[in-house]
Amino acid sequence: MEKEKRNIVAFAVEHNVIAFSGEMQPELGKLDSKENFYTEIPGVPIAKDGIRRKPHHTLSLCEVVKLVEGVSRYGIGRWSEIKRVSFASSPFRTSVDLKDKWRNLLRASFAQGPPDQMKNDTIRYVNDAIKEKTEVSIFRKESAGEDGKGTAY
DNA sequence: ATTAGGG
DNA sequence: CCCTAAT
Repeated sequence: MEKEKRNIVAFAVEHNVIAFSGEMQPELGKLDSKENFYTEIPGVPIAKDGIRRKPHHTLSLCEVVKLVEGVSRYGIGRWSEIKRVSFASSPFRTSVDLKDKWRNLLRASFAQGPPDQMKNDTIRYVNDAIKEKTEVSIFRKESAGEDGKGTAY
């Protein structure tokens, strides 16, 4: 499949670029030598090689829902597919972002302690989704047993 | 080109 | 988020 570009939807003015992600606010920034979009917002970390990192954007509950539903339909690990069908209009959300988010959701669901409300809602939603779908398609693609159910997460 | 997992 | 070994 074609490699994902984080700045596909962008409008360049001189050296400045306004990037649109579809579901997020437009961002003003520039492109580095590799044409990677970056902002100049103070506080945004800069990697060792001097290249700024993509600005962090927490997934909205709405996006988390899409992710969970995507996983329940295509299975864990099928991030490229989930990105293509559920995040087609979100240039900044890469398949790797989805993979990382899923990992964080799992960690959060296993963690204890009283997180903030937003976090609780997300965790609850994910746990319910997993509990509801785990018998059907939440399993590792490689570890599927003869029963076809595989190892549930 | 993708995925999985550590950084 | 990034980096990258292994597919």
